[in-house]
Amino acid sequence: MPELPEVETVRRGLQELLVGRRISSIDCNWSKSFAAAGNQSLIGAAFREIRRRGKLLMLELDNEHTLLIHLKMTGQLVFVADNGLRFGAGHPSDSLVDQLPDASTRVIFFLDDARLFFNDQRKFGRIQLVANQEVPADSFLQRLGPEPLGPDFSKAGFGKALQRRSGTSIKAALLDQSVVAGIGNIYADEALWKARIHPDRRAGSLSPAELGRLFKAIPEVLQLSIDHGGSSDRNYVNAEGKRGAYLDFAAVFRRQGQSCPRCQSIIVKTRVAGRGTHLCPNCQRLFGSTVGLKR
DNA sequence: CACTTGACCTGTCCGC
DNA sequence: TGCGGACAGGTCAAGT
Repeated sequence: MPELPEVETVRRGLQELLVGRRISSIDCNWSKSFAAAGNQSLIGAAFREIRRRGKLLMLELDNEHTLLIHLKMTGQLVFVADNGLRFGAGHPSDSLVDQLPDASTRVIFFLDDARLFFNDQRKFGRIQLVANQEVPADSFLQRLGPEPLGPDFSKAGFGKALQRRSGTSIKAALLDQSVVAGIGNIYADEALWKARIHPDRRAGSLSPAELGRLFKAIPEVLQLSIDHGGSSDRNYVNAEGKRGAYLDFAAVFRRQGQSCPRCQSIIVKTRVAGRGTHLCPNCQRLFGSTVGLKR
């Protein structure tokens, strides 16, 4: 489930590996993954710049078009050099590059001296070809809220966006990409734990102190994850086919039954906003004070 | 309009 | 061992 840190990790890898390389042909075995796979204007086009907005990758080509790629739940973009040359750190056996293509491969971009695999077990991911001048009008991009690691993410604007979603849970509000771009299930749980806010609190009910803690926690957990190469729960790998290590540092996600790193209470898993939700029942309370209750 | 639910998909796991 | 069903969770469309 690639979220902002995972997509950003892929972006950095592709920026190093892809820019300047040219598409020689494209294979696609699931047309819904890439409806424009047969477009002849792609042949001979080179990658110019790799950008990201929220969870959306934007691969700008030198033919006045951009590939918009959303990995959704199980999408992967993996670069494999034809000569077997390894890129980046880590042992080659950590990577799945030797096993590609596999049953989840939907699209292969053949480059002059390499291949780029788009793998997607559950087929939810999408590759779109969009003219550069149409990119700003893309409906998904239009609805995105601010980048949480960028200068446009302000406490005042965040508070206003939460008021707009005041009747729903704070967890649902964090998952709403129009409030903040790029947060998914993992980082919603981690940020709420760090800010000591129960996921089922109403989004409009936060005190100024709670709003301040959450506003600070969001970029902190995202940046920490980027520093560890993102989270690999099941499918996620970076552009070199390698897994991320952030879940080794996560406080609550997939840690039900273990001890809260802050108060040693047992972490529980519940359901909020239709999603599996992990929290510390002592640090994150719906009612009442935690004073004197820590152990 | 605000909010919730189901659809899109496949692989894995659990109970019988 | 096999089988049905629940579950995983990002986004959009449809429903309340």
